[in-house]
Amino acid sequence: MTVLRKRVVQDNFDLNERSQLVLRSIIENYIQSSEPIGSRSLSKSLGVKLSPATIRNIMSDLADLGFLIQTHTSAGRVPTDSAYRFYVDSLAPPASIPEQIKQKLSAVPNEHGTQVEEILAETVHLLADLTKFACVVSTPKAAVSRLQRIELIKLSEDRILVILVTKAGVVRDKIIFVNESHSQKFLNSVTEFLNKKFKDRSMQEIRDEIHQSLVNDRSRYHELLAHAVRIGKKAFELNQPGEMLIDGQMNLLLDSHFHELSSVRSLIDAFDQKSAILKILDDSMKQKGVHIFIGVENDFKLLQDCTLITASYRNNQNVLGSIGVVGPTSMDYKRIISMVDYTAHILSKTITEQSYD
Amino acid sequence: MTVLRKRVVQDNFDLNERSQLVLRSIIENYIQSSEPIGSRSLSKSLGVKLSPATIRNIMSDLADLGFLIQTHTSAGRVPTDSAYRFYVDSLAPPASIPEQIKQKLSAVPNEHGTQVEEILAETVHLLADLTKFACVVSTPKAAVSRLQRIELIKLSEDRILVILVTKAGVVRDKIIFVNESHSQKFLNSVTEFLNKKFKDRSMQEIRDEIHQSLVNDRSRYHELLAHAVRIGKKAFELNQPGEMLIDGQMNLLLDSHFHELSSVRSLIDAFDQKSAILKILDDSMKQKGVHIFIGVENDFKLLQDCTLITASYRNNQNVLGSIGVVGPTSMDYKRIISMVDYTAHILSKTITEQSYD
DNA sequence: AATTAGCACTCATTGGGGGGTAGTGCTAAT
DNA sequence: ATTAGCACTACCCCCCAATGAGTGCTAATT
Repeated sequence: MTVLRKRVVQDNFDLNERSQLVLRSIIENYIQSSEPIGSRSLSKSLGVKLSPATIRNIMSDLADLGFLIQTHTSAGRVPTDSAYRFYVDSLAPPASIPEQIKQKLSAVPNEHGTQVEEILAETVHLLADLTKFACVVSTPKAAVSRLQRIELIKLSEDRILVILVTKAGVVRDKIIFVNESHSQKFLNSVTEFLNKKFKDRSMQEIRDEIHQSLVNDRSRYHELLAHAVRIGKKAFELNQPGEMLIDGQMNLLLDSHFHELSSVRSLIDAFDQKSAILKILDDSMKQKGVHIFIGVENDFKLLQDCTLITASYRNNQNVLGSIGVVGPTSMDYKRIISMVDYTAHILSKTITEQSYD
Repeated sequence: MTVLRKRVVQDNFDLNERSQLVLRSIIENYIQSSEPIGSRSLSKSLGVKLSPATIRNIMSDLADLGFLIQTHTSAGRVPTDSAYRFYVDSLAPPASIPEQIKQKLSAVPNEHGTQVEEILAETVHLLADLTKFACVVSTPKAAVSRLQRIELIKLSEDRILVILVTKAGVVRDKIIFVNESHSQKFLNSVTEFLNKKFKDRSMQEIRDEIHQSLVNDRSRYHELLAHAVRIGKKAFELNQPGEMLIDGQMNLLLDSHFHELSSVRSLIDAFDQKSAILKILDDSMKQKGVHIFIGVENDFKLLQDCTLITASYRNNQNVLGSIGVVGPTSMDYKRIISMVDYTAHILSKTITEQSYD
């Protein structure tokens, strides 16, 4: 499992073993309790024997380094975003997923013939349920997916049903409208032509090539091919901007960190702007592994009180999309990271089984 | 616009003009302010000149009739579910929808070729946005929809892609697995057979007939037809239990009526049980017009703090599904009712344009 | 007979004050 | 280097009293 660091922690500090222990302990306690951690209570819960006073000194240093803040003068300390970052990068022990959870995640429908969208919906629902946070997943990008099969079906004089089957097993249908009526027989020959010419090519390539054909080779094609290319152009036009499924938004409301109405409101707004989240998911597809965006590390302002953890899923050939979890910055990182990672793997496996590659 | 009354109000009471005025005024004030209405403030806001004392007497009577309750002894009065029912049945003036809203609702995508699911998604999103409540819509029931076209496409040795196009313009695709490999040519003749035999028939009929064929006529069919029937059986098997789209759940959180965590939680649970809501939508498809379920009138316990308003949408031939709004019992009934009604009409119109009937 | 004014009463809400508590920082002793 | 001790801080909780919006009832008024 590769965990990318989005933002490198400043290097000009020196945390000895003990400070690290204290920091880790504060973070883990805080993740559990959601309440500021004081020196006294920490002294008790800490394995090592250290007096509250000593811990206070250490805490003071950690505060100076920007890892802890106080909500007010006489309150305990709370980890900052940098603290979580350091924790994730250096302190968090790798988590193993309980067998029970693994089983549940593996129970994603994988009978033969399950549609990709269904698999995604089930997966994101399951992950939301297990993490108790909000989960998102982007559907396979049409542009990168490669053609397995195209089919043209005459529905009426001016309507043609286009079926696109991609290598990843995604079936897309849309209806195109044409000016002149074509016989099904003619459409069959167009189908054959398009399949022969474009099978295994990516949608983007296909579109580009058709575009070129229309621009350059207008004269070279005879009548039938001209029709075919024109229909093909419409058929391969990308009408879907890319989609995203969300599940478990409501889970966040039950989380103790989002009890203030203001933060809930910004979350609501965040999920309304699907395109912004989709962009993050798309970006994180570009690099392998688990991506973690903690609080202010999110470029998307409305998510700056949250942590977003994503991982891409793929089939044999291509990275297809990303799945992610949105939760409070004080989430149980090791648990959630490993779950996102594991889910992405299972999802990749399931989808690969559906693929034609 | 037909507005059905789910539960008839008791008839053994006698509300004179003035009592009705007071009740209506209380309800409308409460809908606006979400705060208990007292006799003094009502006396001021009421058009007619009545002293607080008089109003108190009237209020007391209304309370006896079960139309008003107090949250505590010295608080103002709040309308009961029965009051809303009476209001909806007798007091609410018919509302006209502002031209602006009409325009927005009419802006639902209706370009040629838009898929039904997309139309539904856009519509429910728009309605949620305009009402500021949660909205649901059920997708066209597969069982009632009638076949326009079926197509079988060989994807691999054991996979056949089945495309079903219904009269309502809904395209469903699924992949079926077969034991023996069939040539595309063979599939084409099966396609032709199935289309000829079953076009314009409802899915339910088709399934029944195929079932009969398998049971009774086994011997009569020659080899090809036997295959065709077997493939047809799989193709027409209903794998989708019926679906529902939800939008704007989060709107409810911002509503002043759901500020207590407990009621939010029950709403969350309610929306998790899609099947229960879907059942209500399905039931209300059976009768024309707008259906209103106020508070306890909902059989579904988790919705008993809410009002659900539904209306069915249809194409020329069939009632296809229902669209609904879930909000607090103290919603602006005349506004919401007319919006749901109008939306259902627009939706019907849009979908009819996509249909083949 | 219907309406209203007056009055006693109720009860949620608000704001202030005090004790308790969990925390800090600093200093001096170990 | 660690710890004990101590002064200090600020939240939280509880109590209390004042406030105010509301009611129900009764007697006076129209």
